[in-house]
Amino acid sequence: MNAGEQVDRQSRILDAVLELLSRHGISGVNMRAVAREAGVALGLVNYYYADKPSLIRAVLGRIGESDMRLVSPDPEALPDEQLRDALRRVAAPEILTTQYLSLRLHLWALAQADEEFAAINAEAFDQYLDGLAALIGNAKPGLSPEECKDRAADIVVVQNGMWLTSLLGIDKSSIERSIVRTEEIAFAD
Amino acid sequence: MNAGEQVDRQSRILDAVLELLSRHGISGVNMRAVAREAGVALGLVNYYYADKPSLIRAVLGRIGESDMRLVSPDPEALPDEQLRDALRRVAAPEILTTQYLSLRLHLWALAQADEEFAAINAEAFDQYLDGLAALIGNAKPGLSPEECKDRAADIVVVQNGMWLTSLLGIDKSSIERSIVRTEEIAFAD
DNA sequence: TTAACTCTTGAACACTTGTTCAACCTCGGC
DNA sequence: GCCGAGGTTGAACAAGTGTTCAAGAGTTAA
Repeated sequence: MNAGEQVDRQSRILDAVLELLSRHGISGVNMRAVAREAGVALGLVNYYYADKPSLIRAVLGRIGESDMRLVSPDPEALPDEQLRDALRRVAAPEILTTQYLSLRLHLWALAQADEEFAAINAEAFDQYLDGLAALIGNAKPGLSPEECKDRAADIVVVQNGMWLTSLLGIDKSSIERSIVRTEEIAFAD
Repeated sequence: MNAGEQVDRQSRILDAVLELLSRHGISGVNMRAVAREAGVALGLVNYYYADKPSLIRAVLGRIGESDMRLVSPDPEALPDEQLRDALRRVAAPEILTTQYLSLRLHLWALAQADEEFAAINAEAFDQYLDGLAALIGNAKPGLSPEECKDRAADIVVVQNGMWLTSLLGIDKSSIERSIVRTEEIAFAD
């Protein structure tokens, strides 16, 4: 076997799901297509993931982890910079790709259609909100925890709007103005 | 036939699609489920709509019409009030229902997964943007058309965020603050 | 070499899906 | 009555779906 290129197939199967999900939505994610995209036999998908829900669950877990990295503080930076970085990170080029945003959208839709996935999604969202509120608290020590949470919620509204809107193809300048808006909310006196 | 209740079945089929789409996403929209939900035989769906894409196309058309009503001016009101009404309308209780928002989300996802539906969606979006920019132009005659379009785009970012976020179950107060934010953008000097 | 183990394959199964179609209603005009 | 046209039905078909499983390949240890 070409052991160098051939990373472990279990994780390539998850990659394949991500790719298919972002390109064709959940209807495009079927076991055969996943196997084909991962370059693997049909049976292997069911070998690693007992059934389709388990497969989706595993994908959701992987996404949740990468989301939390968006609001994880860089210990080297000052609180002010940590917050500003986090706010800019959600609009970074590697995030604002069609591939990533499309994936986000299909995940939201999936969560809306299925209770179990909705619960997983809601928990990840809460953690993200807490992470953002904590960054605000550090950067503006004078604010009460409630005020931090409120601001985090307001920021998330705009961020979600940015993600969705840039997917719908609005010009970049409105995205840039929206980032400034999130900073105004965060740093307001 | 119970002619009183029994509105024409063609439109009940579209209702059924809307209901299924908002509840279970596009994977939940299959001809048999549509027929069942509409209280109609399987064959009738294909009688009115040649195939599944035609059915979805018809649904998209119906949604586009109702969207335009959101930014259609009330001729009785002053320009100021027309704009304010339109901005409040997108957060009205009948809009911020799970059923409507969920439908929106699944439509976006659908557009993202299918080129033809994406085109239909993009055109409807452009018309909405133009409608909003026109309302802003009437309310603030001093603004250039470009500035109106920019403000409309910024407002739509926040509105999309509100829709998405209220679907994810954030508290109502952040929605209320976001409405105020759209008004600030619109009426800024 | 043998044995035991995990990994990998694709044929086969039962079920769902979109679409077709012959048959059947229903009702207005003759 | 009869006709014809539009509306309505559900069985039937082909293709696609998730899942199972017997068989094989590859690797390690004895």
